Amino acid sequence: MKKKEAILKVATVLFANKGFTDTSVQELARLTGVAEGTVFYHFKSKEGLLLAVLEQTRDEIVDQFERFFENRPFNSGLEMAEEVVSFYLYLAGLMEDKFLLLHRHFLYRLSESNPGFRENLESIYNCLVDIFERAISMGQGDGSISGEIHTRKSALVLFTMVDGLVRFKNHNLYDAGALFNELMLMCRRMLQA
Amino acid sequence: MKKKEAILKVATVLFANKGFTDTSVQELARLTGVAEGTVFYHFKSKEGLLLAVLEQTRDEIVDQFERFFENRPFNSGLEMAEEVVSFYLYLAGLMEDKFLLLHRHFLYRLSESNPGFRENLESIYNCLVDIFERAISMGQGDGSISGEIHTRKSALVLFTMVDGLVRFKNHNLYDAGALFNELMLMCRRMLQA
DNA sequence: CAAAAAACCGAGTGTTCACTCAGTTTCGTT
DNA sequence: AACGAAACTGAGTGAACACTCGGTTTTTTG
Repeated sequence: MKKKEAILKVATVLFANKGFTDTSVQELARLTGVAEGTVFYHFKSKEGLLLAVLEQTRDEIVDQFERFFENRPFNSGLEMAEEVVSFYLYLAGLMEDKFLLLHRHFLYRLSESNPGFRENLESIYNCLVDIFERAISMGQGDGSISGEIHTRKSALVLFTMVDGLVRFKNHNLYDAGALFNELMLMCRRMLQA
Repeated sequence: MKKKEAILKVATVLFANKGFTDTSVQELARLTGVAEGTVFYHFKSKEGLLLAVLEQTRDEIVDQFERFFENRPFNSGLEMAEEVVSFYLYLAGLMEDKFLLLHRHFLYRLSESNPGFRENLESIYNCLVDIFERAISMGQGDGSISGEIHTRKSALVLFTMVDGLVRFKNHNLYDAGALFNELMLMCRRMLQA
């Protein structure tokens, strides 16, 4: 089971950085140090391998988020919202390849023909947006976040903003770090009661 | 010159929706109704064709934005900022393929080896962010937008947010239309003095 | 209208690709 | 040690690919 994990690991990097079609199984095998046939012994096809990568990505992201936010004390919903934003950016740096993968179009194209992809992507996004929503909901309860905003929709907008910044960082368009303080300020202004 | 334009048009759709590698010149020629050799008569390579598509996209987007905002009267900078956001979303719907293309990773990968791609992408983003910045700057002058925010950085954050929403729409993750009002509210709250 | 130039054509070429398969090695169990 | 199962191998295969090129048609021009 050692080689299977190694294949998954290298495949994640290659799929995220080169794309699906531009990653050849031959190159993947060479970089992993296994024979080409080994890849097809463990995964039924290249697409099956990508699905396995996505499943592992979902497990890891969902796990990280749930562990970070369960049984955690926050002084207010607004503070929690800020920590969620912060943690999302932190995680996107820590798991750069996996977040890059999630921003690649081929996953969403494959979603249309292979429900496995759709299910995993939905799992991830639901988990993330739910946590944003929980923070806003809590803040509206304790009065730290304005009641004039729509809970779910503003969670989506907030998520969109943070995720957009991650995309710009991944595309080397501009430095996300330099925008961190401004982003936090904007979040606070958006949500504050 | 009729066929050259036809090739560019079809190539835009294919590159945006299928990606660079997954678009074959054979298929492109068939859909355009020309011979494969004709594509290479007009463009020196597949990559050259993509660059031509990007150049046309830049011309069109920059032109649209500049024409929309030159000599236009706004009651306040805040109102202008709202109109910029609105117009960006409108244009992203009108030129769906071109905005989808701009969100595809292969452009940014090619940017690293071919400066032509980098230059065109920078032109587009500079043009867009500049207009956001102009609105904020104006608002800070007339008092409709808070002076506590950093002009350029908040323009980037604002752009990131709107562009992120377009990405979610293009990936069929959730309906951007349903979030429009919430997005505008959030923008106002972010910027308001 | 004739000659030159530009546009267009599609069969041909060499390469790369995902995937198969018949055979070999490694591992777990008794 | 013996044996069956699981893991692994890499040469082989047919399909698809970007691009070329010698030749044909269409357009421009003097």
